[in-house]
Amino acid sequence: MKYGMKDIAKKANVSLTTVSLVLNNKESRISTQKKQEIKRIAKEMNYQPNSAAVLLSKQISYNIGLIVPDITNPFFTELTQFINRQLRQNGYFTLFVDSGNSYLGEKQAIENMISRGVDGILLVPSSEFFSADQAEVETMFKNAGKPIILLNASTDMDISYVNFNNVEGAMMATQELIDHGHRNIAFIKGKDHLVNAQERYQGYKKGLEKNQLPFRKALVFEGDYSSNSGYQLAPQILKQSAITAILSSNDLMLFGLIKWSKEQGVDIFNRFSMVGFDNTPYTEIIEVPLTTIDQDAEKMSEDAIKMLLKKIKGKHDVTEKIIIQPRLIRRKSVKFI
Amino acid sequence: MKYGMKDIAKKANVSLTTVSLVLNNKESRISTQKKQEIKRIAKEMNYQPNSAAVLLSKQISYNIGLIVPDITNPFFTELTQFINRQLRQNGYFTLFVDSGNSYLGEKQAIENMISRGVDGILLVPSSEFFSADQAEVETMFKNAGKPIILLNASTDMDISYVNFNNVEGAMMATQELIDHGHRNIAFIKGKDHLVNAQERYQGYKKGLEKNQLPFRKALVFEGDYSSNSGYQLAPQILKQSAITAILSSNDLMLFGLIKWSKEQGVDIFNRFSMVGFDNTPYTEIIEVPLTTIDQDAEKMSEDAIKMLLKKIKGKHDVTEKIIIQPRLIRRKSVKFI
DNA sequence: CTCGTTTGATAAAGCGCTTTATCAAACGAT
DNA sequence: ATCGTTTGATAAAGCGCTTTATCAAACGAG
Repeated sequence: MKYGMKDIAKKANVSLTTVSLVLNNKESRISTQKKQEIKRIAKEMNYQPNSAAVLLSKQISYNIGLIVPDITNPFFTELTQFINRQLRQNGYFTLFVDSGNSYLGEKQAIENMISRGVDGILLVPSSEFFSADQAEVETMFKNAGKPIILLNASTDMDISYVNFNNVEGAMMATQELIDHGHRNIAFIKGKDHLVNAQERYQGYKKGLEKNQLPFRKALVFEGDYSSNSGYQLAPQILKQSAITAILSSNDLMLFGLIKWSKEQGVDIFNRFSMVGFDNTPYTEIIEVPLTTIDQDAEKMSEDAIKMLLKKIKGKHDVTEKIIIQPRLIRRKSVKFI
Repeated sequence: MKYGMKDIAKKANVSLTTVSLVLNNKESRISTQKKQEIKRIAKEMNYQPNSAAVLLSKQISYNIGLIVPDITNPFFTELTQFINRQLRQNGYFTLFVDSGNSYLGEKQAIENMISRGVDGILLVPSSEFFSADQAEVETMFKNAGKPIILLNASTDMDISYVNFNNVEGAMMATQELIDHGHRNIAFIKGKDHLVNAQERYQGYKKGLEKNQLPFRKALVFEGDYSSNSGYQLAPQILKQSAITAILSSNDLMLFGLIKWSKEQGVDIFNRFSMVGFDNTPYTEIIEVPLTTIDQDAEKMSEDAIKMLLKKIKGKHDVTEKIIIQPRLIRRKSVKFI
């Protein structure tokens, strides 16, 4: 029922070695006849190599670990799908972990994955990741002994990553709002330890500055990227009557805001122009489709995988840093004032 | 940097065997002193067992395969998150594959996972799964040699599963619409090979029947559970002016319908009462929150995991079938006629 | 005809861990 | 003092595959 190389060898009247050599296309010095015979038998028996044994002797598992903070966040969902698909196209399998947005979860996941023999790890770091002790993180990465690269994050540490140009994205969004006559633009930021959140915040400020508009602390609100945090923030934002537009660090928080408004019966789309971040699916189906900054998840996963496989295969061990340019998707949520 | 048992043995001046025995809490006949010493050293060296070696000798990997048709479908996303979390709480890891909603993808995933030594597989079958040759499926499951159970699907085959009571769910939804005075209720069904789709269709019919309402073929439309198929169906549905309510086999197709209406400028919420299926997140944030049938993904994953682990651990090899009761979530999309 | 070389195939060691059978020493009972 | 037991620890085989060193036979050149 479950056949191994030994069974094939027996059936073909050759040695174990020969079978292994043939199935791995390793030695040319075996008669073509036997080669074909062996391959035929292997197919016939539906032979599947025992990966544990292969891993043990070759130290290659063709497994890649993927860690995301929260699979439920549509941006990560999409990213996961791309990564899974592209990895499979390259002959790799995905060992998946949702870290629950915690550094502990990430740490355990990494250790576990390494012990399970993954060939490399793609890590989409949680917001806690960057508040962890930097030295500890670096030793953890070194000790892993396998390449680990960061997605959707930047760092000064000696670690490769691919990230979006967040300040550029936030600037574009801010500009769009300003171009429509808005002057009192609220900003919903994420937590500071998330570098991406900082960068978007910075982009917002830069956007104002570029247009000689004053930056006012009172117009910035802090959430944690969850829909729920947007929900919590809603009353405070609504209270400030000067605000005519909102730029949010991601779509999700805007969703929370919309939900709250719906419950309270306030017509939020009429009151504010809004732009989000991430081009989440569903931003198309809400009451008025959301203008948003698109982060090309497919490109990110392509670049990241290419980078990782290069590290795995070659001894190409320089640390690389790739920045992807975001783009503005204009829909209906931005109006002239 | 990367230590193995041999290193521990050397440092503790004992044999490899002793170390293994101690770290697995296998033999009581070793002095407590040495036990503590060995454990201390192991911790100190941050010893992580090489899973490939463990798997090879114990034939247990603590890996569970999870296959879903499309991680992008919010119901599966949520399910995946629960499964991942609960599996980890039980000391297991998730080998994840998005089958791309194809039988081929599922088949390859299963073979691959088995060859990678998973202890069992949780399969959320694609719509193609049930149109595959039944005998082939059954041999594939037998040959796997590891327990495989189905989620979110039922079957007459000799395979364990946990599913929702779809006919009940659809009946409840239909009743809700009827109770609000609707008589011309459109139904958006899924493809017939998906048993769940059939069951929901059946529930819709039963609901009508129970209220002595005529069933009319002209009011049923067929999609494929994707948001896009709802989008495609929209014009046909809108054309039939008699329709006052829509029951959809899932939320997603309703989303597609809503998107189309938005683009065409038709006020769909005013025109129809609607109820969906799945209680997807985001059904709360659309223009008018959707009344929907909730499928408890958390309970499903709990039951499935419990079932699977039982099979893995004990030789508990009867096939079990669990049906979970759905419930109606009343929101704003159903009005009196 | 002999010897170096090529061709075809295999034996054996190793990957890191588990587990069983075995061994040595200490102990207790007669 | 002797022998069966218990206690503490280890040697060795095995898991399924890869890979290197080795071997035997056939071949070709001088």
